[in-house]
Parts: sequence; structure tokens; C-alpha cells
Amino acid sequence: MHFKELIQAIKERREMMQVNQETLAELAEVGLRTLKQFESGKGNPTLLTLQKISDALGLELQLQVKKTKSSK
Amino acid sequence: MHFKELIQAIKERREMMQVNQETLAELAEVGLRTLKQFESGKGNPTLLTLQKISDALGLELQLQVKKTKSSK
DNA sequence: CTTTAAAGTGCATTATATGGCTCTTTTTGA
DNA sequence: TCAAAAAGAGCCATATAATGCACTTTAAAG
Repeated sequence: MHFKELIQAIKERREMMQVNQETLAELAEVGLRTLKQFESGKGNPTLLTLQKISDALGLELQLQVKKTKSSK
Repeated sequence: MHFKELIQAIKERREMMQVNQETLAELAEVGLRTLKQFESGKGNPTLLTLQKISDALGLELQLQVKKTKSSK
């Protein structure tokens, strides 16, 4: 998952949960500005910020071995 | 996966690939200092940095819905 | 349309990540 | 042992993330 997909996933999840940016920012304990920047694709959040947002959305960050064409 | 686990996963992967920090830093195009800080648990890398390191290791970042006890 | 909520942007400040250099500590293998 | 390699840490400069506030744009509902 690259940048855009990550953003997309978070946005979708937030919308699915019917929370607006303001509320999510509060839940995640990150600045509203920070969340806005991130969702609008302008940011390069720190891992901590990403974790807080993910947590608040019930999402979890994972690292997996990349699947190549030959390996699948 | 939280911070420590993320670091652990990256460290293990790097060691499994038998690359030292210096080489990985070059491959990933991040500063050696940055990688060292991260692996030693001192850092809070930006998403970009994390992506570069993951990519270089053939790892991929994923966001998944957190599994709760009741859902598994 | 027009109102209203939500999302996005400009600007300024503060905090901190990045990265180079050097030195110390730890690990490893001969 | 002990010498070399790898990992970690201090210091410092520069870049940029985080954040608040106020304002603009966009979207949704009447």
C-alpha cells in the first residue's frame, strides 16, 4: 500500500464510520490541521500520527512481504 | 503492529537478508543516522522514510481492520 | 439560489525528523 | 583474547511535520 492507497483506506474507513475530520482528529488526538493535510494528500505524517489515526479508526498497520507475480 | 513490532519486523527482515544498516540505508536512500535511530527505537520516522525502508526490504505496508477477540 | 456543514488552504510558530560527522559500545569471528 | 565490523549515541544544521487560527472552497439539503 502506497501513500495514496493508504490515504484512501483511511478516508473510506472514516466515512464508513460516519465521522467527520474534526471528530476523528479529536478521537485520534491529532491536530485537525494535521488530519486535513494528510487526507488531502499534502502531508507526510510521522509514524506516530499514522498510528494514532489508524487506532482511532480500528485499523492496524501491518508489514508484509511484498507479493511478486512469481510468488503468487 | 505497533511501534516495537514494526521495528522488530524490519530488523528481522534486514538480518534475514543479511544486509547491514549501512547497505540498507543506501538501498533505501535514507540517511544511515535515520535508519539507526529507527532500528534502535529512538525514532519516529515519517511515512515516507518508512516506505523507503520497507520497499528496500521487499516489505509492504498494509492497513487492515483490527481483529478483536469477538471477531476472530 | 441560499444556507450550513464539511473539507481544504495560507500563514506563522514550535517541535522534531533527517542526515553528516565523530566517537563509544557491542558483537562477531579468528 | 583481541581486532574488525556493526550498531548505537552525541552534537549540530537544515528541513519539514504538527498545530492553531482565520479564511476560502466545496458539498449537501432545503
